[in-house]
Parts: sequence; C-alpha cells; structure tokens
Amino acid sequence: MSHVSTASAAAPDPAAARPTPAGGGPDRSERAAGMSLEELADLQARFFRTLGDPTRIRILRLLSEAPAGECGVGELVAAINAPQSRVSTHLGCLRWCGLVRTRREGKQVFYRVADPRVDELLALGNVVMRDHAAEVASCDVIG
Amino acid sequence: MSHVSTASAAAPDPAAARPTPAGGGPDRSERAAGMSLEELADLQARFFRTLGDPTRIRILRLLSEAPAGECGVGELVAAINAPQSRVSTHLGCLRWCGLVRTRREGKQVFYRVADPRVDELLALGNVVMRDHAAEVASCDVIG
DNA sequence: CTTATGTATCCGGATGTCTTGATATATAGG
DNA sequence: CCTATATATCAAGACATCCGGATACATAAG
Repeated sequence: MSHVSTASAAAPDPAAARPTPAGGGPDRSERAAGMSLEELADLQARFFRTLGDPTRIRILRLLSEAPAGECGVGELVAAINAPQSRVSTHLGCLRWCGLVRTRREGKQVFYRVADPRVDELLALGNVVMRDHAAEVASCDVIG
Repeated sequence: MSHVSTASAAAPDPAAARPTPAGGGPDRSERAAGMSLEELADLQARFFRTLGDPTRIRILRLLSEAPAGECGVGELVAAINAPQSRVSTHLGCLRWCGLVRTRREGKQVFYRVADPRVDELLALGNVVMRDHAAEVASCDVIG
C-alpha cells in the first residue's frame, strides 16, 4: 500500500508501533521545527488525506462510537463488510500515522482512537461538510 | 481535472458559483437527510480530500492570512510560485466545493474563505498533525 | 510439531488525481 | 474591431492510491 505518499524516511518497526510521544507526560514542542511553508503544506495535506478515505473514516467512526472505546479487527471487518485485507491495510495506515493505537490480547488485536482531537476533527469536518454536501458531492465536474 | 470524484450530478454554472445557501439567513438542517452510513462516509472522506492537496492548503492559508481576508488570483500565483493553470484549477475546486467565495473587480477576481469553520478545521488539523508529523511523513512505507 | 484462527502483507490491476502547456473566455482600452 | 491582461478550461501523461485474492506471520491449543 502507499496512501499518503511523497515523503521519504525509513520504516520503523510497524508492529511495535511508535513511542506515542504523548501519553500525558512532558515532552514535545520541538517537533517539526525547521520546515518551509511548502513542506508544512505538504504535511498538512498528507495528514488530511489520511482522513480522505471512506474506509478509514468508517473505521474511526466505529472506534469512537464503540462502547469500550475500542474494537477488535474482526468486529470492524464485520461492521464494514469489506475484505479483511482492506480493513487491515487501512488500520495499518491509521496506526502508522499515529491516529489509532493497538492492544493485543491473545490472537486478537484491539484498536482505539489515539487522540481525542481526532474525533473533534471528524466532528467539525462533518458539520462543515454537511453545509456543502451537494457541492462536494459533485466536485469532480470541475475539470 | 477531477479531484474528489465518484459522485454524479450535473454541472451548475461554474462562474456564477453556487447560491451559497448560508449568508446568515435561516435555512438548512434538512440537508443530506436520507444517507446510509456508507454514503455519509464517502462524503466525509471526499470532503477531507478537498483539504488533502498541498496547493489547496497553501491557497487556503494565504487567503485566511491575507490582510483584507482576500487575495487576487495573481497574488496567489506569485506567492505559491506555481503555474497559473494549477492555481486556477485548485481555486476552481475550492470554489466548487463551497470553501471559498469570489468577487470580481474589473479584470481581476478576488477569493476569500467562505466559512470561518474552514479555518478552524485547518488550525485543528495543524495542531494534531504536528504531534504526529514524523509518522505521517513516513506513512507510505506501510505497504 | 501440527492444526486452527486472527491479522498483516504482497501482488497485480483498475482508477483517481495532479501537473503542465496550450488554448479559450472575459474585461478594459485604443 | 484589435490588442493586452487576467482567469479559466482542455488534453495527455505521470503518478498515487485503492482494491481483492493469495499468502505469510503470529498466537493458541492439541
């Protein structure tokens, strides 16, 4: 797969997930220090593209609405009604980008939204989108 | 062009722009009434994809930071340092989707962000993205 | 070790989306 | 009408991203 592309960098251990810098503790702020406006825009765009896939949106929604705040992969696959490989791939993308976190329990893996602001983002996007639904839906006609 | 695709619908007059339903007056809420969760997710994703292009991000940022809250196309082209056709195309996309509005003055056309919540969205996205910059930047390695 | 289940990854193949240069349209002026 | 400037649109090519099926990996149990 390759969503959200164009950048470089090597591949950290995908399974061990990232350090998840936050966690409530002190640390951050020196992040992404020297970046040109252009690079910044690239990253922002890339970030929004992470939210630009229907399957990923559905996953995030399911996770945030889940009773326990988390879901097993199986549940997600069933709820979304899509091939397991697809769900897994998108879960991988979301995890990679730090939007969700995982917990393993035996053979199963549970996912949860990693940052509450992600939900805010989705909610806000939802509201704004609703007021432009018709336009957005027909945007492809432009060109 | 074709950004944010997949939907149908015919092409309204691109120049005359949309009615811009809001405007401060009463009206809305019955929008996008009967939609399956799936269709909803498609639209949300499509909406976020509108924000998923670096050029469009740069345009929106320039517009919201502009002293008068608006910019002429020429200014944008100069600031972004990209071929005029590219800027124009993305402006068209943003206008089509209802995120920006236009005003004509002689030969020039001025653009402004149509909805303050769009700025909120960008700001929020920015903050969240910053905490995951490294991960997001290298996401393409996943697959 | 072998089997069974759950999850992740690889591999084409099909689209979607961005980009650029050329060209069309619009407005102002001579 | 003809010219010049400002924008918008078209056409074709280059990538990026998504998809589904097959397969590899991980964990648990016999």
